[in-house]
Amino acid sequence: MSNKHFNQLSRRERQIVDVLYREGEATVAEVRAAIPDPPGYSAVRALLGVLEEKGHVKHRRHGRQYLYRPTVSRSQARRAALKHVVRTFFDDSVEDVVAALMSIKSTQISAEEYKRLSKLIESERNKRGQR
Amino acid sequence: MSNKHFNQLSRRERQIVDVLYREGEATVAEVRAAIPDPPGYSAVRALLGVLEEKGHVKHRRHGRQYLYRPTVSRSQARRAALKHVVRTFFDDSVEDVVAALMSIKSTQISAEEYKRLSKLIESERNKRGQR
DNA sequence: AAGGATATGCTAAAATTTTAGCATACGCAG
DNA sequence: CTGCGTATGCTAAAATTTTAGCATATCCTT
Repeated sequence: MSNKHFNQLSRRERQIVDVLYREGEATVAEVRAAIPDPPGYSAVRALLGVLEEKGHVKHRRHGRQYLYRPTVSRSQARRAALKHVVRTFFDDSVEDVVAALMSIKSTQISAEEYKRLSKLIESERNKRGQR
Repeated sequence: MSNKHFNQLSRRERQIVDVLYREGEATVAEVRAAIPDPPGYSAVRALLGVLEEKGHVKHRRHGRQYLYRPTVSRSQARRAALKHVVRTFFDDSVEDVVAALMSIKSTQISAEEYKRLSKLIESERNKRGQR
């Protein structure tokens, strides 16, 4: 990801790449429907073309449509994105992130999920205990 | 934050705003030192000027220097940023985020911190239990 | 004092991004 | 079949972003 770093993306490029990560892959029309204050169809197409030239996305033909997807895997991109947010806004504090997550998502977390979260922390802690 | 949404920021604008959130506030020279592949001093200055015109940052004089800071509070910005990452890359799954955090930071989390994380989850769960 | 480093005020040009539109093709409904 | 909607191929212009540089001022070191 040396030359595919997300801080290299321009405004529209970033909006588009975000949509592609969220959806997995998308047609021009789908991308257009998902970006804020969208330009015309051909503008979105041209932007996807530019992103492809730069190597950030690639397309495959699906019927008569092109389906675009990011070239960097989602798992890689998410790590990078999360790291960046933790560093920029949370002083690298895991606790602060988790606290913010709880705050943001508090009405949506089920009892089951809390249980799973506890288990996850516990198992990571044990992993560490073994080191 | 209606018109101060981060997906409105251009490439350099975003790089600069990120630095300001990371550092809290900064001079032109500090911003310049912190952004990737920096242009000259006057270019950075001009960008900060543009960001100020757009209302994303403001400055105060500190001796003969200007100190710039973001207009949107860090706590607000971090919530928005985290929400965006969770949605874009983690399908809104808190668990997946926490798992990724653990994975990214595993060698840096102390036993104490694991304890505090557990407590945090537990206390959030109890809060929810009361509802 | 002089010179160099570092700061702002101001302007404009270079570079990049964003946008639209024409031509053509294909699919579908009436 | 026709017409409309939707798709790509291709091009270029409009809009925005990015960059530099001149003039002036201030601070610090020699």
